Amino acid sequence: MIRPMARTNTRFVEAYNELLNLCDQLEVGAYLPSENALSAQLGVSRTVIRSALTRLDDCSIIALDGREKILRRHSNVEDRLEGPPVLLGIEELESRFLDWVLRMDVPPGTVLNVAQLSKDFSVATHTLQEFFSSLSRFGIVVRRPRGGWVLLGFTKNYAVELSDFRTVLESNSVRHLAALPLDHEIWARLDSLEQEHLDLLLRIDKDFHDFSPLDEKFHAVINSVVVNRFVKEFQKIISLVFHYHFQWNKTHERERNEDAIREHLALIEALRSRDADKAEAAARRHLATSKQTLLSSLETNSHAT
Amino acid sequence: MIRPMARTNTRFVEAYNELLNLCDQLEVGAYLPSENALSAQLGVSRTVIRSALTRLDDCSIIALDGREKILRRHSNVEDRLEGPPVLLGIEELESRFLDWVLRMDVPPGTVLNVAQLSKDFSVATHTLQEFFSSLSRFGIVVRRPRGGWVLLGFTKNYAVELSDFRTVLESNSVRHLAALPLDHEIWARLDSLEQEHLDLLLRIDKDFHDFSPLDEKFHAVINSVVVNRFVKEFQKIISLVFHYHFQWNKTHERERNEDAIREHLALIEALRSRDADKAEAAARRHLATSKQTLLSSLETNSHAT
DNA sequence: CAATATGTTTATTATTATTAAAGACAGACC
DNA sequence: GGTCTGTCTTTAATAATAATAAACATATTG
Repeated sequence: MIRPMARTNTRFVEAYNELLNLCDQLEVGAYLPSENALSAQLGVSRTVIRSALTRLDDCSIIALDGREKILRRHSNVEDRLEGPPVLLGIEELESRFLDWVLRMDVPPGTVLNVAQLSKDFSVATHTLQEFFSSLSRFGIVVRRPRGGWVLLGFTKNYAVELSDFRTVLESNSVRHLAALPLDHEIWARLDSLEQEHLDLLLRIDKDFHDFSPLDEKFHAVINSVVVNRFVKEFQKIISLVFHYHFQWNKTHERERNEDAIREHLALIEALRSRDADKAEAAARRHLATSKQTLLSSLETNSHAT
Repeated sequence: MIRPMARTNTRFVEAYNELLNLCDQLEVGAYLPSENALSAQLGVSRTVIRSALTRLDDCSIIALDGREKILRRHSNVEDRLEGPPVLLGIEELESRFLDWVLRMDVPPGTVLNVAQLSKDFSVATHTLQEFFSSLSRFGIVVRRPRGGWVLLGFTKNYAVELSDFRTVLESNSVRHLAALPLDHEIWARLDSLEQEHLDLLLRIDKDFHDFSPLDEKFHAVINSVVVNRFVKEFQKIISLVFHYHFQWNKTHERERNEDAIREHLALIEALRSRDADKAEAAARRHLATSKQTLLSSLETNSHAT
């Protein structure tokens, strides 16, 4: 008789199985630690421990009487409990959802069916609702007047505005970076990045696919000099959108990547000069190229409006 | 016998009352329009119309038989239905919540009790959850590992990073603005803004309170030249935080506001020169002052860490 | 009697179940 | 053929519920 469970009892199941492990390490007849000790050890509340102990008693694994908890027998395979299917959290959902939108070319204007999607992504419906609510801050989805959600991005306009915004943020990072003292650790990191770029350039004909992760790393390093939670939050979305598209835009991929590498190298060079204007100019050149690539990748996938 | 209602039947109640109005305008014995026509007219689904018609029939207001809907009598006061209490939507919640945090000086680290707060703000619990989820994008709240939410901002660090971010965005706007052609409508708007500033300066001794809305308007106009959804989204938060604090920081308010007006005027002047560097410098000077004011207003309210 | 244990109660959240509403489809009617 | 109604399916908003955490009270032990 399985009753519907409002909240999943994952914590109970895990704690129970963990307690079995603990019991198996003791001799039959031994005393178990106090409830407080157990709850601290397993990192769950005393309530969970007490439920688990009660069940251990019911299954005659321990003899529970007040504060006496005497081990009566070791566990066997059947004593183990099976938990409910694990649902994904909101963090994993983010990349899976954006990946779905971009990979499947879900057109702007699509009505997002929460009931259906929650099954597809194996998350609770309300997790999706909360997720959409947070995505709406980036204008990727909007709430419909009387319930439901509509996918807005990624249109051409969205790409343009995202690119522009990225340019504003990254120009700022570059200017900051150029002003850092020579003994700052960033310079060593740039040296090693430069080497990685040069290495890849030598084997670009066959390894041009390796550029995407390097690009991500490069921009992450540049932006790391600005410690700002808003910049960081946006970087996540920017990174996802750009790299997803670059990954699937196969036209002239080798040339594009080679050009980008040379732009990266030019930017590193400009940064070393520690001339903010020169560095910013180099950054803007590269970001403009990036923007064009993003736009062309949207156009080949045709539904951009 | 009132049964619990999962979803509120506000739409039904409103449609029903609206139908009563409609009936009262007809003569007894007249035919009502088709269900489709009624649903189009009232802007609700046919399902709602049908429920309402059925009830009208039950109350002997109409005689419903297939597509015949004959009016039998006019309505009286008792026929009117009373809807369930109206809950606020997520849009109204935003300013109310931020206002509560800032006005009550809710300290960073406070655990946000969804059950309690949903009563206080008269919204559904899940509305609050979705709202917090969207706020988490701005780092104002964070989700706790196993459920619940914690208020993070507004710490001193938050203020610093928000100010810096604002400076980045607004410097960009200012550079854009300085590059606009002379026949662009923005110049006329700046002229009128300048006049408003000059006017206020004359009566600053008694009307220094009028500066806050003018400040908001000023920055909104400056930023309006950049058409970018991300910039717009942030402007909302920035505007709320800054203006709320300025409103409550009473130390040297007259001097602060007078200084700010002069900085605004200097910025307008610099913009008119259409020299991007000069304009940006003026903007940064003003934003730096603004940042200091925000920080000092946090310090006087003491719990900033 | 102080410290620590368990027993009991309360509060809060995550998730399910339920209802209102929207929309689709098919047959009836003019 | 077009419009109308009857029926059914799908979806999202909300209330109800089980799991958990945490607070409080009482008992036990050294």
